[in-house]
Amino acid sequence: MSQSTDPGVPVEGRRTGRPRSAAADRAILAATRAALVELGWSRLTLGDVASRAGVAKTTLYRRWPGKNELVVDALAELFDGLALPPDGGSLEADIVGVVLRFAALLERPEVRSALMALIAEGAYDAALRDRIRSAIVNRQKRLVLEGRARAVHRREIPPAPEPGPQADLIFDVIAGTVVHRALVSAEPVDETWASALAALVAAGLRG
Amino acid sequence: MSQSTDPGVPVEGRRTGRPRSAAADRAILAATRAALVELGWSRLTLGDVASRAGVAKTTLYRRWPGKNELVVDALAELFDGLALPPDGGSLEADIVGVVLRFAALLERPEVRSALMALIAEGAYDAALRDRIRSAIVNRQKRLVLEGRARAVHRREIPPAPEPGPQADLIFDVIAGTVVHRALVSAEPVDETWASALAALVAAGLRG
Amino acid sequence: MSQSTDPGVPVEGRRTGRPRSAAADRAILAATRAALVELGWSRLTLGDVASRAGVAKTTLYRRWPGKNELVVDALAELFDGLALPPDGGSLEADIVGVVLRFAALLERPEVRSALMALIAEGAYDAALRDRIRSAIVNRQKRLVLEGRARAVHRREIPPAPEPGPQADLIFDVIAGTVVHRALVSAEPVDETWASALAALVAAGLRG
Amino acid sequence: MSQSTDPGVPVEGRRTGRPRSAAADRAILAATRAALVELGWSRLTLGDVASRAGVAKTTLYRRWPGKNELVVDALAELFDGLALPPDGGSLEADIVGVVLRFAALLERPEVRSALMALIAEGAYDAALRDRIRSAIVNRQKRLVLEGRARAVHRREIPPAPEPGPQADLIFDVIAGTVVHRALVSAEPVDETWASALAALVAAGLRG
DNA sequence: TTCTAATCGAGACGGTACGTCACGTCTTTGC
DNA sequence: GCAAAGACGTGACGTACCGTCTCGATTAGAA
Repeated sequence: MSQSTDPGVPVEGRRTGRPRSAAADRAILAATRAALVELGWSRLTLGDVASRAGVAKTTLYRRWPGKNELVVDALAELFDGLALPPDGGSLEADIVGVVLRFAALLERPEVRSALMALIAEGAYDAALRDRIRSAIVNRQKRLVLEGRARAVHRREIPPAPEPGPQADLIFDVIAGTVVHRALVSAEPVDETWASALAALVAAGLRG
Repeated sequence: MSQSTDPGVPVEGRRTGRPRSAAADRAILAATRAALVELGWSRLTLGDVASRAGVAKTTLYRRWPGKNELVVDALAELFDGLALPPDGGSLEADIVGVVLRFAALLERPEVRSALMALIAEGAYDAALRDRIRSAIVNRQKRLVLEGRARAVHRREIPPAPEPGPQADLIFDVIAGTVVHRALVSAEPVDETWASALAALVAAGLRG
Repeated sequence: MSQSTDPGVPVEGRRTGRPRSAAADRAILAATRAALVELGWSRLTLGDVASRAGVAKTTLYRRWPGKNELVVDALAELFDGLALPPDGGSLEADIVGVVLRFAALLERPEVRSALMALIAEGAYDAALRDRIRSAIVNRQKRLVLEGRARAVHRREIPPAPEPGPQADLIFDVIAGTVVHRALVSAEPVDETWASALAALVAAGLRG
Repeated sequence: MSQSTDPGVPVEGRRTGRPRSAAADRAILAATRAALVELGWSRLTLGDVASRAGVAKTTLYRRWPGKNELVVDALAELFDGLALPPDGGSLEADIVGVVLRFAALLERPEVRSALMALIAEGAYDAALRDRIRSAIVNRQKRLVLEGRARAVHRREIPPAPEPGPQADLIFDVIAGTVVHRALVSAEPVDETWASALAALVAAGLRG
């Protein structure tokens, strides 16, 4: 699980006094996701999250520095569940599997509304960018790398030094294209479309 | 042309009364971009934009319903400047040209900070999504179609019914991948990377 | 009738050009009273008055310097109608008559809400105070003086130099008491109450 | 005691949380009076009061619903200081004493500018009228009743059932007349004028 | 009759204050 | 020392009116 307590507060040195409630953490992150679903990123407020979680605002600020970091952790719990689909038997089938899994996550309303907002905030906040990368993005990239390894093992494509620039390109192609389809073009990512994309990517990898 | 007056107010039928100042429009959009560069999306306030533009806040709200729509129009003026590069002699060269031009736009600080935020807002606001599509996105789609037509004319790829699903896919791939590289992965879009992407796309189109 | 065009604009020297519409004056003052009835002083806006009168805001400002002066003139038209009641045959009866007439005016909603507001504004605006005095207050004072003259003529009270301090006192007593009853105590000014007040004032005048 | 916290918020039942600052109450009411003196009623703004008091606008709105109620409480603190003068030895002398004390209050600039405005607002707001009555007006009524009791004790006037309609009338006469003299006629309330009023009222009470 | 100049409606304009909201901090009482 | 509660200073929000201005279109009297 991604660390849900703010790493800025050292666990060391706090020995006496009432310990922090672990239940509060779970309640806060769940309340954050619920509020995202109902309100979307820009209407979400920390006061609202606190009262949904049955927690005082102070408790919330004691654990996270702000809205950005809280939402990163709330989404990270969802991405923790990402796993590579079972081997589809071919490069194309594996790509289709990854694309559909990624799209399913992207189409959850809490993710739709929050993920791009976090990346936007990251444009002016390097620490946030790192937090996003380690908690969310890299978890997806792993799928791409693993799928590629399967294809090499099946001898569909030649082996390549990893992690190398080509793996990054493939990741940008798949993730970027799905995001663009789902959030900008706002059209469904179904099996037909995923197959077309997989064909294009596989051709590129082979050719 | 970017739609800088709020389309909700029909231009037809308003004959009397003091006309809106065209200079104010220009000043407001320029001030918006300047504020984006300095402050980024989340710290940008409409009051600040108004005072930068030497304009009253009410003037601003008379023309745009809010921050989202204002920033769409401010960015749209930048995208209006996009043009297809001269014929590069091959499909790959043309793709590289488009990608580099597009990336140059995406790396301007006002775009970096605002574009993802707009897409995030669009997740819960269909009207905004349409506005983004018509003012910004579709302007680039034209480039893809034209580049494809050149390739067909050069007999590099077979002709296809247009605009069809494949053109849309190519567009999502190129635009999405470049945006993801520039704004999510936050790594440079240089000629090497652009060539790799072009190779992948061209192979997909041919294969 | 109280002058309804702003005296600050000299009538001299304006010979050519389109003359001001007299109908507009009437419509504006009537609209002002109607708005006062509906909204009361503090919610009355000049823009609303203008649109009720079917007139542009400019027309309104061309004739009155502001809300205060406009309302003075609007109320003045009501006070123009004030007349002494027929001779009641005794000092008490005449006082009762004046009190009831004054109270009837004070209880009109447009007057209730606006008269005290104007006096409050007058506390910091000497020109307004004069305008109120000449257009409204003096019209009431005349009734008191005339009633007193009748009583002297009937030999109910001794003659006195006029206008003298006693007349002013009587005026303040009657007007002030009625206003206090109607607007502060917010209780009805009926014939019973008026008779009690008249008895007190008459006793004071005689003794 | 003037009710300086909004009575709509019950003091009962609030045990936890940071308590409201009592110093803020005092600072706000003092700042309100200072702003009234400088600016008068109509130019007084709550933002200005807040910054004079060194307090946030929200603190002000947390305690009072608006300008009207705030000013009532600010004036009420002044009227709290009213006390019956020492026994003057006669009904007339006592009336003169009360009238002069009351007039001295009315001639303070903060009261001059605000009291009539409040009464005007009260014309369309029954709750405000009640607040004015209980916080300001009734405090003076006490003086009238007490002065009357003294006169009865001195056997100057016959005893009467109290509080009865006559006491209310006397109160309306004295308070209304002094207010009208001071704020509408805008002429001084000096000993001469007060004596004349006292004579009239005393004659009315005796006759 | 034509000219001319002030009027008219409409509505945009730069301002100012409004009353509300969310922020992130603080100060209480109670565990 | 943590927790809930809620007041606090701050600053932006979006709205409402203010009083002024710029339009094109009348409208009467003067030339």
